[in-house]
Amino acid sequence: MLDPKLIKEKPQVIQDMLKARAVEFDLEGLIESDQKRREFIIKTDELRKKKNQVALTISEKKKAGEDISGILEEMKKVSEELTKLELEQNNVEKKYLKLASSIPNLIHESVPIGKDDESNKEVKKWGDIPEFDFKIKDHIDISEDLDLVDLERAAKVAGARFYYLKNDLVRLNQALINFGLDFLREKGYSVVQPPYMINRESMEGAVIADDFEEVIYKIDNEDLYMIGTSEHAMAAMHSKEIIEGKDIPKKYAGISPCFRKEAGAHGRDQKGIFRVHQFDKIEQFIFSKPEDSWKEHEKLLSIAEEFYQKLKIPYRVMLLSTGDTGNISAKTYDIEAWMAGQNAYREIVSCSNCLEYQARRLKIRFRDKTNDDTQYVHTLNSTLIATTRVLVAIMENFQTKDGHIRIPEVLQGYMGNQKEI
RNA sequence: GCCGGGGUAGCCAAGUGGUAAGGCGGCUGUCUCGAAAACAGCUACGUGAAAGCGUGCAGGGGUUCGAAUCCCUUUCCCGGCGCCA
Repeated sequence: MLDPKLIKEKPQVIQDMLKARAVEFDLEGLIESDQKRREFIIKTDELRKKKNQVALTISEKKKAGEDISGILEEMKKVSEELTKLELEQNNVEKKYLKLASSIPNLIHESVPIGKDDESNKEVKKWGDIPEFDFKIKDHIDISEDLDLVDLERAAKVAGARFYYLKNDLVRLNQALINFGLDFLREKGYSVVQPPYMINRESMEGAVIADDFEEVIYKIDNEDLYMIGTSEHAMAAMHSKEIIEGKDIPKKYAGISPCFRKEAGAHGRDQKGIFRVHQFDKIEQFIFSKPEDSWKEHEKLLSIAEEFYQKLKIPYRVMLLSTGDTGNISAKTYDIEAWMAGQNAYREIVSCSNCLEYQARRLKIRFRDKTNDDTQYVHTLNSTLIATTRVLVAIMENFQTKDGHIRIPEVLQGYMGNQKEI
């Protein structure tokens, strides 16, 4: 949600954003309904004022023992009128809110204009693409040959896009998680394991309406939704709170499984564990002061980069174009890791600055002194590890001629100094 | 799951149908070389150029001319009982 004041005071800013994102949006209608809403507020406030005055008169007359039957009639009329007006106002307000909350976030000036990922800009490349003197396999063949993943039985038991992780791959998964948590803890993050299911109000604060149906699983007959990432639960953690300025920035390392419908992804990455309904993820989540959020955004990216440098996985950093940037984000970097089996860079990290967009929906504010005006915080998030995708990168990039997998040096200590799978 | 007690402003806390007590913390002013103390005003959200006005007593609904207060309902916290990895 954007600052409603923008609609009245700087509609051009919204207009520019809509043009950059090439989003269809009825801005005229929004401005109109905003105006109508204000008119109704003034009208109902006036009537309420009258009601309060009459109520006061009744109270005084009653105390004085005077007859109040006439004025009671008047009060009744005012009340009825007010009820009617409030109903109308409610409808206007609802219409306005629906429109207002569906405006996408502002977009940063550095984001390249474009309609899709074709216009994404490569801003950095790190590491040498590995060369092999033998015929390499993709992660599906590797994991099958080494008995590390069972996709067939998972399909039988749960369906497509599920997997049984087995043997040393389970240990590698845990090693990644433990390494990742230690890594972020050393950077000053608090480690948090959030609820894996959250209520609708919280989910709506962090997720844009369209994503709800496409991504989020709902629990039958409960007001509960399974998180698609710990970001959802982390964003809502401080909802309806006023945080003390000295406690900001708050830096959290969220660790949780992620559940995603992957609706609309039919046919893409159909095989293997690259695109699945469930995986583990460590997420960096930051509540920042507005003036620091762009600095924090770059820092988030650099921390994620450092992590993949330690693993020695080659990657490139992409700045997403306006068309590829999510509606709640003002600027997003993706890190794409080299995946030898696919001979391509594939997304493993997404790093976004959401400005005050989520905070406004979730009512997360801060202030430096008790009596200062409250301000909305800025929220930022970045993947550190989406485990299945990193496992794919490790399996494919670190495969050996004799069909094994070299374990990255930094993870060996987390696997009893094992060097190979 | 059952029984009981609770949820009032940044925090604490009074308030049994007639304009939301009080305290703490904070801000501004007076005073002062400066500060402290003392005193006064302000201290949430909306609307408005402003004065002001309105809203706000966990959320939703109802009764009433009028609800923090009475009724219904949802939710969370505390205590007890039950169940339980």
